[in-house]
Amino acid sequence: MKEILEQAYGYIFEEALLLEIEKVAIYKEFKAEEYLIEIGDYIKSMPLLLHGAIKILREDENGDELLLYFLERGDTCAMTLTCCMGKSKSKIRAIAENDGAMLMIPVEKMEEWLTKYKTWRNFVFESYNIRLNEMLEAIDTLAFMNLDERLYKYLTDKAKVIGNTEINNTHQQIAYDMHTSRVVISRLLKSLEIQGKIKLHRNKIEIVAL
Amino acid sequence: MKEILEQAYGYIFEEALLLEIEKVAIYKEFKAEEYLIEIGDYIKSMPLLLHGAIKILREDENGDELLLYFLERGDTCAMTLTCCMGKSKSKIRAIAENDGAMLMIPVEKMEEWLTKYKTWRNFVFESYNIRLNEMLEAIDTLAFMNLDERLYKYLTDKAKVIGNTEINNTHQQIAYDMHTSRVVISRLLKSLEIQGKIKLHRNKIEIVAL
DNA sequence: TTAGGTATGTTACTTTTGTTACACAAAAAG
DNA sequence: CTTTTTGTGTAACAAAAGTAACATACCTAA
Repeated sequence: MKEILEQAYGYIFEEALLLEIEKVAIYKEFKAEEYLIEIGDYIKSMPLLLHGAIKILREDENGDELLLYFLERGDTCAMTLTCCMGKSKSKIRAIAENDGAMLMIPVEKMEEWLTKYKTWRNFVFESYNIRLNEMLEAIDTLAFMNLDERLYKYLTDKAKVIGNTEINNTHQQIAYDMHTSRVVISRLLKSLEIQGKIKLHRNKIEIVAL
Repeated sequence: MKEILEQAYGYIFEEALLLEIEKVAIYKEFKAEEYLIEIGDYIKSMPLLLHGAIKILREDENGDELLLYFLERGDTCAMTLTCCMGKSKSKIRAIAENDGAMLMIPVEKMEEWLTKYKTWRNFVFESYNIRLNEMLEAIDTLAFMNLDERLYKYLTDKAKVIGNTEINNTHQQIAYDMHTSRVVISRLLKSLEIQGKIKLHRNKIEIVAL
């Protein structure tokens, strides 16, 4: 664990903090598709992502979903920060995009380190900033882009996160993430294929040029 | 100034912190419609809103606007926090919704107080939380609601913020805030009037029941 | 009082997105 | 090797939102 921690966070945290993390953190592995946080959960520990990717979803009263953004190595979830500090329930759902691992930090430590370590404080604020910017990007996408553009962005973003230009998804799964219907996604994917931007296969979409 | 500060923030900050704020803060009044922050601005001080309301807007590359949320008394702008800490440019525009006043805190103090005062730390995190939740709400609105519902929400939100069920706005101004066209807004307003939810006048919209 | 600017109302039409229904092909299960 | 399930393609239609054009009403300033 020491090595992985060093590898993912060594360049941001000072030695003393790394040692403390090592002492109290719980190492947790997860599998693709695993539900990590459900809406309404109380969160008692804060995750530091070591490897793998996690997708963060929002849901409305009718159970309709919308993908907000992805978390990657070195990320933590600002919603978790929010919930830890404010002791409120999670307003989002987190699902593993692929296999991965993370460290769980108890809430008390999180608060304690804020005064004790400048690098931790910076990390926490930096995380908030990144998350706010991701949210702004999500808003831009919704407000200013058409569905076909949003779809292409979805595909390329996903390709970046999983590090592969081949995306193993059904049209239905994409429709859920984007909060639209399967027919619409099929239609737009077909038109992207005609434009030469992607190639369609069963259960697989290939991005021609990233 | 001491009284206004006491009135707006007395119940959250401890005495010592209030004294420090009083010492370093610059009192600034603003008029309705005044541009307080422009996209691309570097922000060197953090505002604490005393009274009045401020609207926060997002803009895309084409200059199209979208209202994100309103700030009220006791609020601060998380974007400012982001920019102060990260020393990056503002990604949003802030315009005074009506006359008001705020205190400007130098960035250095903001950081210093984080370790010194627990109430300040709580306030800063609480601000982040509120802002993240406002952003989530904005996303919900965009993703899950139709334009007519969004419009009605816009009107009622605005009425709450300005504390008046009469909204002095042209259809064109609303169209800018909601990133759509004047014709569409006129159409939907007319249908809200027929439903008996609002009454239309020149330069003024009256909300029948809040 | 009139001319010009501004705000609103309305029609007709287009584009985008959502919905229903069904055909067909690939994969999985028996 | 059949049957069933799952994933994709497509047509036809409906609803929502965007656009262009113009009429009319109100307000203000000459």
